[in-house]
Amino acid sequence: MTSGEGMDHKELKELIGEVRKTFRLLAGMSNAMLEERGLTASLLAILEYISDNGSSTVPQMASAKSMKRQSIQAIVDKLLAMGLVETVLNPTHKRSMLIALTEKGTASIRMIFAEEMQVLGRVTTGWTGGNIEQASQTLREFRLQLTGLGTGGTDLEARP
Amino acid sequence: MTSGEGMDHKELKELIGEVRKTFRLLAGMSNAMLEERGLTASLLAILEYISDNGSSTVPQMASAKSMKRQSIQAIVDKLLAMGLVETVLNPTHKRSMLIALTEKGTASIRMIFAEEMQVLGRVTTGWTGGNIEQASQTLREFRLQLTGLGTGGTDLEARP
DNA sequence: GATATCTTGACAGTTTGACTGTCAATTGAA
DNA sequence: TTCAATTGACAGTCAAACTGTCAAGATATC
Repeated sequence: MTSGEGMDHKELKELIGEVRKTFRLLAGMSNAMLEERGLTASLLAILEYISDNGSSTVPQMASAKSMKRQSIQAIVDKLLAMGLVETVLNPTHKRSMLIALTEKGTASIRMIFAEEMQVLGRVTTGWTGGNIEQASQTLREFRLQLTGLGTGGTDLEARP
Repeated sequence: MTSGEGMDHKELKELIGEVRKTFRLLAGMSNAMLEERGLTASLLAILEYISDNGSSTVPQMASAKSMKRQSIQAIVDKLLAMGLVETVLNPTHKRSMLIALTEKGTASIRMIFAEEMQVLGRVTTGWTGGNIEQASQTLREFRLQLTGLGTGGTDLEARP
């Protein structure tokens, strides 16, 4: 079936297929790793956001991630219960508390990054060739071409 | 690539980031398109599977997609209710019915593919080339390197 | 051919992670 | 000072996966 497919776009469709497969492979591995630590992709996404961008308010993160603040709030509540983040007084806004990493949270995310490094290390040592930079560049260009033609992704998905 | 010591995994991490972003962009666009037609990613995934592999039983598809047959059954039930698939007598098994595309289902998936083609057409005309094949090859190699180091993805995710 | 062991379909319920909607209390700006 | 917008809190919806269970029907083994 699926006859009448444009021959012109064959390469592009294959690239899309590879992106899909790679994403799922990475997501599967990451989820397996996170599960061992009692974390989920969405929890890590927020930890990572704070780690990268510093303490932030819930509405800030919701906006940055194109998600509803209620959804972020639910994630933050879990992280608070786990002791991975804490609320901090916000100097610029009296009602909207900042969410900050605790020491435990910092340690947690550091361990996860370290384990990722290990896996990447195993890949790079066993991999002789591959134009990694070029592939990144191609994907970046591809995204640029697509942007403006439609809406981007919105939710927190499995995090490779 | 330059193997050896200077190689921290920066390039690789960037590639992973690009894969993530690209996947989400594609997923977002696809979901938006599907929504207009009252479909979802998982419904399309099953339609596409049947389109690619021919009429199949629910347990067959569950096995192929590493999902529980109950989950596939739920999706198939929806597709049946929408008139996009129908049950067909299975010559090789008297109890396990085959799920086949109806004419409406075939038309539906064809329309979706056509629309995808349109988008891809807009991309390819506006794009001066880029090493699409090479990027696909790199991703394929990357997946090959990763395979065996962890578990792959299992579920039906948003379909770009 | 009789029996034992999968399969299959059909229900029922749970979980997760996003969503929408609403409300009162603050807050910051006009 | 008044007022619209923001924030936190709470309640409910929804999609898509999951688990568990059962009986009827098929397959395979003897």
